[in-house]
Amino acid sequence: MEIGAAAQSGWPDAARRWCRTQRIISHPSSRIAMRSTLKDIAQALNVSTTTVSWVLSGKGEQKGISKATEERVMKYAKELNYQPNLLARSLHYGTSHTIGLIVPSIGDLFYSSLARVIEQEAEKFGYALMICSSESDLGKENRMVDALRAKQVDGILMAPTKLSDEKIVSMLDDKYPFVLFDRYYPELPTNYVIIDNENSSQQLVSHLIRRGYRKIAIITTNTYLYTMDLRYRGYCNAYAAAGLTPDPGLYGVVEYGDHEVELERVLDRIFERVPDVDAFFFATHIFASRFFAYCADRGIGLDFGFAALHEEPLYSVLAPNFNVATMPIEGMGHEAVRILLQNIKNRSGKKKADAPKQGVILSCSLKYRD
Amino acid sequence: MEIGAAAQSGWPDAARRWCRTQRIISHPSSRIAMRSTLKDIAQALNVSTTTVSWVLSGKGEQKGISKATEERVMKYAKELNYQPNLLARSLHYGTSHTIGLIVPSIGDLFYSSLARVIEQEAEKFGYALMICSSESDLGKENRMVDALRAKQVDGILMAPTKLSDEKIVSMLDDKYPFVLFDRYYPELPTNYVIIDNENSSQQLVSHLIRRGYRKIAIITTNTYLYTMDLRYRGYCNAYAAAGLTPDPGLYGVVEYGDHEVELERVLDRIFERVPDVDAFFFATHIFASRFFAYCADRGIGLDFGFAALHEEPLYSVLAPNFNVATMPIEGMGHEAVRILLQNIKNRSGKKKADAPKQGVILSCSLKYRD
DNA sequence: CTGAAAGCGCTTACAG
DNA sequence: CTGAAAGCGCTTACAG
Repeated sequence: MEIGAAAQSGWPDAARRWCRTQRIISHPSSRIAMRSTLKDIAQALNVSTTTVSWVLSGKGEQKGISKATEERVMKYAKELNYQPNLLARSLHYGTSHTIGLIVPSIGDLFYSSLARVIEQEAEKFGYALMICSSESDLGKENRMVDALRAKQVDGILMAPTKLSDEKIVSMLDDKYPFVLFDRYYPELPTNYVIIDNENSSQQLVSHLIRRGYRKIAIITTNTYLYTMDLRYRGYCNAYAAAGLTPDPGLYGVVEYGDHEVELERVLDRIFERVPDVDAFFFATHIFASRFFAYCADRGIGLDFGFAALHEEPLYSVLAPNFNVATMPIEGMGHEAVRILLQNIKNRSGKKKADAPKQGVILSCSLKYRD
Repeated sequence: MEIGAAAQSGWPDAARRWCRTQRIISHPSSRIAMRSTLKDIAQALNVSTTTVSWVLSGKGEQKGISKATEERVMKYAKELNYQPNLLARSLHYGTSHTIGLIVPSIGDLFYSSLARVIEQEAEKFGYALMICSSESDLGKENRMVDALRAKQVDGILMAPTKLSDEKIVSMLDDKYPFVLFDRYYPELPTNYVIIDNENSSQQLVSHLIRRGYRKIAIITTNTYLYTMDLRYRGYCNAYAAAGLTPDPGLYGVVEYGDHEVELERVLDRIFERVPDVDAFFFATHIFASRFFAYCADRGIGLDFGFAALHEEPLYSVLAPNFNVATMPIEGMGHEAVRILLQNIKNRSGKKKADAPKQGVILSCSLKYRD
């Protein structure tokens, strides 16, 4: 469906303005409208680009440009609505004032909330964001790191898939500024911002135990992630601290692949092996939603104890007793950006020695609703 | 907390590799590690940058570079892990192979899902994404448009706040490629991709009426958005088609500001003015979540008819009778990218005439669960 | 008070 | 078969 000519003809003044503010230049095999450049202004005003550049960057006075020239330039630039080409500027300075963000899945509310915080934080310091979603695909993730670096972003924030450390090592080798968050490589000297996975998990599970639950299932995934391992440890610690041992049948791993189907299988097995399971601990929020759907489908009531790391909007409505360790999203975003910018600054500073790497572990805030 | 020296000392080989692949150059007041350039390779191999550039861009054969030289260059480039500086390339070609995306709120699952689709779609064509979240702030949105253009993105996709059309008009003036989605300016000749707001709304409400509901509240917001207006019209059409008139007390507008508090006030008023309200139509999904929380807080049962444009994961679990018009997220992302890229191509093509603007209206898929 | 020149890292038309 | 040169749009040290 196309808008007819009638709809387009209503903009004579827009068209008129266009003629004033644009120039038609000849370019590789084409004629396209380009925004005006320093050179255009300089030529039109019969001054040098140097002068224009100085005026427009506010160094007019300092460089001793006459008030008259300054005003002519300012006025004309405003008229043209001149905007500097930041690509050219970046090329000169060797810094793009852009940072890259790579998350496993921008469609996940956790990561998109984080992206939101990070964007606001970055904007505060004059940095733009290039966001990439790796969709938990290592190949994609690797390509994204390369693409971001080739596009000369000043640094990268990333929650890695952790399926390989090749790119991480190469960024370390290059002393390229980057900060890992949510997940990290405990054996590599990188900057990172994570949460207190083990402790939060232990607190949650201990709380369930205190409340009298004894058959607490743990639903986890991607066990090669150190993050997940820590959460499992927290679960075990809680049992150990209570002098109890969890039934092995309560351990449910949703293997990578089709989560939806896999989770069902895992839950089926748990209900079969431990029919009197009385509580669920979700090592990651993504399974809680599916769990509710699972129960609704099968007409299973929600009279269990619940706990999870992170929650999404409706959990507590569905299960008012839902205990949760809330991820410090603000804090994570804030810290990650802070550390990255600090590293970027250090890099262009005079320091010869490496800046020491920073690892930040943030606490979740626990909400006991049980 | 900082990682001790011990942790860092484990990377002698990484360090060694670093020496080979990096160069230390002097730069404005600093010494920083830079990636290698064409020039580095050329100098090291005693050939011209021209030669290196041709080899590395695969034009070696065509330009008649000797096999021997070609191999030397290839080998050395690989050794250095040479990556071209895309900023420089962009400056030359006048195209950055990057597109900008501006959404009102990247923390909203609807927009983040859309962002995900758009990113994947863009990547397919070799385009990277710069994502910006305007947080429904016009000033921010305007700054974002300027920043993206200054950074020379090849085009912009945006769901505008619609609080002003200034930037839109200026992009039109400049013949700058952009596509609006989700929201648009019916009076401006822009490209856009939206959904069939009026029809979908009408279908949903008609369905509720067919099911016997007569006092259907509509919860809406930002009524200055044409999108929202259309949804309201759909609601009215449904009533009219059934030969009925809705009680004015059923019309609830959540004014901009603190949604959470505002919604409560609006709901309170509806329940007060129309105590026998029997169904709810949410003109946007964002209110449905809050509605559930509201009812939970007050112990109000969920025995209403429900319908909404778009849904989030747990709605149908909470209210199995939740009727919904599912947004065609894949389609919107796909179409928006397609149109934008087409416009970008047209722009750099030889065409003198404007490409006609494209408006696409996609249908929602209706799920009646009642 | 102002400008010519060199440089950032690429690409490519032109010359040999 | 290969290279010197100009240009993309900026910035800035240097010269006058």
